[in-house]
Amino acid sequence: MSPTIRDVARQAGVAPITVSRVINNSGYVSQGTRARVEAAITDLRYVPNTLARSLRFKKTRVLALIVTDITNPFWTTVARGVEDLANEHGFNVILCNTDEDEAKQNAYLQVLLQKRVDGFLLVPARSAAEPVLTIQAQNVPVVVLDRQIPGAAVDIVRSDSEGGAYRLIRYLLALGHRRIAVLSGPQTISTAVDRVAGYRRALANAGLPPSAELVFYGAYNIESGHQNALRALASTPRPTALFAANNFIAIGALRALDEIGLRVPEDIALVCFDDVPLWLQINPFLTMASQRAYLMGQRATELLLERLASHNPTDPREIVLPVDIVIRKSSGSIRQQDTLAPDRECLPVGEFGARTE
Amino acid sequence: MSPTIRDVARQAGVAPITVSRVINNSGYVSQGTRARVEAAITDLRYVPNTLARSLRFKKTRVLALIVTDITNPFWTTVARGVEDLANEHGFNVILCNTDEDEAKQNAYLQVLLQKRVDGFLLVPARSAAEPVLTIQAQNVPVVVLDRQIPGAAVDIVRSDSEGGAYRLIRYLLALGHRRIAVLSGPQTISTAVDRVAGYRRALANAGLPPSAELVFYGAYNIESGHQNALRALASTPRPTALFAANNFIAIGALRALDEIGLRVPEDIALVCFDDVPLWLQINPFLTMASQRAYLMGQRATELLLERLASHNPTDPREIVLPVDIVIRKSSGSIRQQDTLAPDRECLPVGEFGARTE
DNA sequence: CTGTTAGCGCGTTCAT
DNA sequence: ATGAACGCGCTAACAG
Repeated sequence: MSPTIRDVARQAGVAPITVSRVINNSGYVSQGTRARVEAAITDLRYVPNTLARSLRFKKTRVLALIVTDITNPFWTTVARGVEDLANEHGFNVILCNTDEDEAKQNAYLQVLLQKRVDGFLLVPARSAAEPVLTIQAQNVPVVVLDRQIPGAAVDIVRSDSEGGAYRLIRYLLALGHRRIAVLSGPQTISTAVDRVAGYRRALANAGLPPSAELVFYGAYNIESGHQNALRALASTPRPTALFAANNFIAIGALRALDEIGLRVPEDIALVCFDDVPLWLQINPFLTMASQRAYLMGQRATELLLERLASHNPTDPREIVLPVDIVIRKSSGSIRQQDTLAPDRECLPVGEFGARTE
Repeated sequence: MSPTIRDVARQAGVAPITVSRVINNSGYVSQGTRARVEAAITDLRYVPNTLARSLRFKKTRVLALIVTDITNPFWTTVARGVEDLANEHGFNVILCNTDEDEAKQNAYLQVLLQKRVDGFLLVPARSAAEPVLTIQAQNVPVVVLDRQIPGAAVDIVRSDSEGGAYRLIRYLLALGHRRIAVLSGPQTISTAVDRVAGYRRALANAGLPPSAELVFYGAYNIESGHQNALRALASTPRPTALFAANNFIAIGALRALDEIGLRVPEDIALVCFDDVPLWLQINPFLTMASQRAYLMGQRATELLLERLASHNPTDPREIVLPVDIVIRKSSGSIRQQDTLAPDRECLPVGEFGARTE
């Protein structure tokens, strides 16, 4: 069907290997033959067959990026970080979406292994070791993003979820809040657990009893945020602040608040984890622990490319990215709500390693 | 490195072809040998090599989907429609993002042709024929999404941009608006031109002079929406309504309005084209011409799969998807703004083929 | 039911 | 400076 290197060779009156040399700029080719070959190539609209190349080289120069939710701009931003760096190094990236569904994830894993991708960048659907082991069993390098994997020796790049949550909650406490509800993600995912841990540490540090804890686990999506927000708001006394464990949960919470008729921050404070897309940063502007999504993609790709380059195995590395506390309107200020203890002083922003916008 | 079909054969004491038959369930294999082969497969952790298969078959069972902005949920929704249907039929999808950049687009085209994908689903960076011709020159089926391509014989699936814009503007006119600004996309893209055309037709039908037209071309992104909104609002007398030609432009416009201190819909009306993600549907709820993104992906994939199945070429087809007018808060109601002519009657919603939410 | 042969398109190795 | 032969991993076509 489509012309092969042989067709080009015939047309140019040379051997196939000569065409190969022209294409790859390898070995010596005289000016004359080179010109004839190039003419034949454009003439026949020849397009080299990567499949055959990869089969020979046992290298595809393709990386697989498996994320859990492609509609979440956090992940598309990560994807850009991955793709930009990978492209610079001559790699293509295949982006796959699992919807946090392990079956889907494992299906993709098989397909991609069969395609002989050179390496994996994986956001595991659950914080479990199997998918990583599956990949490693094929001697294919893999880097895990965002989530901790107990019991797997693997490179990992993630954000400081615990610390980010801790600082966010400490800020709320400084504003005087005493009833803060967490709308968290799935307990099977380390980030959800870590963010709750940070919340707990902040509460404990403030000398609050465990009874003050209001934790609602769920999923990292809008529906869950909506539902858990309603649940949290039904508890008495009503929380004076909500902590959404990711951006979609925050959006669901906003909707719930809108339904109930509670204004942010006048009636209740709302803070969240994750970067919220530009689009939503309209009204109300959210106070949040912002992750460096693009950087996460970049660093993970760096690690993977290193593994690919040097084949002598080094110890697994873990990169924990800092989280920025960004203070905006949605957290309100002290005394904005009547229910807040009026005796608290408002700590300066710098205390929380935060920037204001 | 990784075991081949030959290694499995050796381990099971059979010929390679027998292993192949077991894997593909083709031909006859006795229960006994099948069991031995399967044992060897799991034993060696054998993973078939798709590269070699594809080389033999001259078929990869991979489709390429090239979109212009992966951060726009409109396109991720389309992508889901594509992927779901493709997967059902045993195809994998490679998702590529061009950022409306022709150079990027052409680079992807080359890479994907080299990878020998079986078909293309293309959202062209510009409404130009070259990329389509490039693909067709290789005898690879291609379906164009969203945009019209003058001078190319190609299947296309798009929305009724002209009609959607027309109905949206007619609704604004019925509310009494007379100064309506369009914040459009690039003139090189048919959807931008079509939406302006619909706007013009609505104005003309209402007997308004061409001088009433306020058209601002730009890009399909937030910055452009922001900038053009500021420009539009600076014209005198100030428009009483803005029509954003896509969702990101609407978001930029919202930001501009927020900066200036204009409220929607109290001070000014805002309507837009494209579906706006769930997330943004918080406040203000936007009145819009909503496209059927998922369906667009599905239908385009259907056309492509048909081409793939039957190789006798049929005439190019064009599918124009209907656009839903969804009326919500952001358009306000008649007389809400003092500047509106108070003598217009408010046409019933049904008149516009609209639904209210 | 199972095996042998041959070739998909390309590039390395070794000649010329 | 150019070419012939071989093999990457897999399977269709044809034996047996």
